[in-house]
Amino acid sequence: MNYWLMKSEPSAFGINDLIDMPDQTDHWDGVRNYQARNMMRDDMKLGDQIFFYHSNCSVPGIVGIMEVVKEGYPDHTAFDPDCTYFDPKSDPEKPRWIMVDVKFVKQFDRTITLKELKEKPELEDLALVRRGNRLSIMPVSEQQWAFILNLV
DNA sequence: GCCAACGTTGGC
DNA sequence: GCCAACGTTGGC
Repeated sequence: MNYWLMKSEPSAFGINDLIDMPDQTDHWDGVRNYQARNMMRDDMKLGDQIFFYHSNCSVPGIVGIMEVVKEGYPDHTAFDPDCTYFDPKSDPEKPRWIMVDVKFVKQFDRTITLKELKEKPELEDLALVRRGNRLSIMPVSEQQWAFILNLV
């Protein structure tokens, strides 16, 4: 099993929005970065566990867990001219962008803040806390996963 | 609102 | 293929 962290701005789609979805499941659309896409396309497998991270907000941090319930498939929002995520260069015959479906697993009692994560020597290799990292999807090692869970 | 870091675009 | 310009991310 693999572990991941995915960022979302709570003003656009926060963990409570996922909880409110039918079956507490949604597709993770709108990823327009090749590295992140490749991870969804090639490495995310059914049952993989994902930290839900709130970015670009007053208290950035990890707020809960979700899991992969459908592996990579074409992101249809790229084909819709009325959608913010429209990409005219993504051909429906040869889709450029990929998404996965995720399901809510749990919400933490508190936010594990970015500040806190940055203070832990055990997490210095976590992509999230490395300088200038802007990836919206990143792998988390089994050790990092367990360590972070212990902080809750 | 500011700005550093990064990815993408496009001229050459 | 290089690289400057530009747009975006996201913490602060």
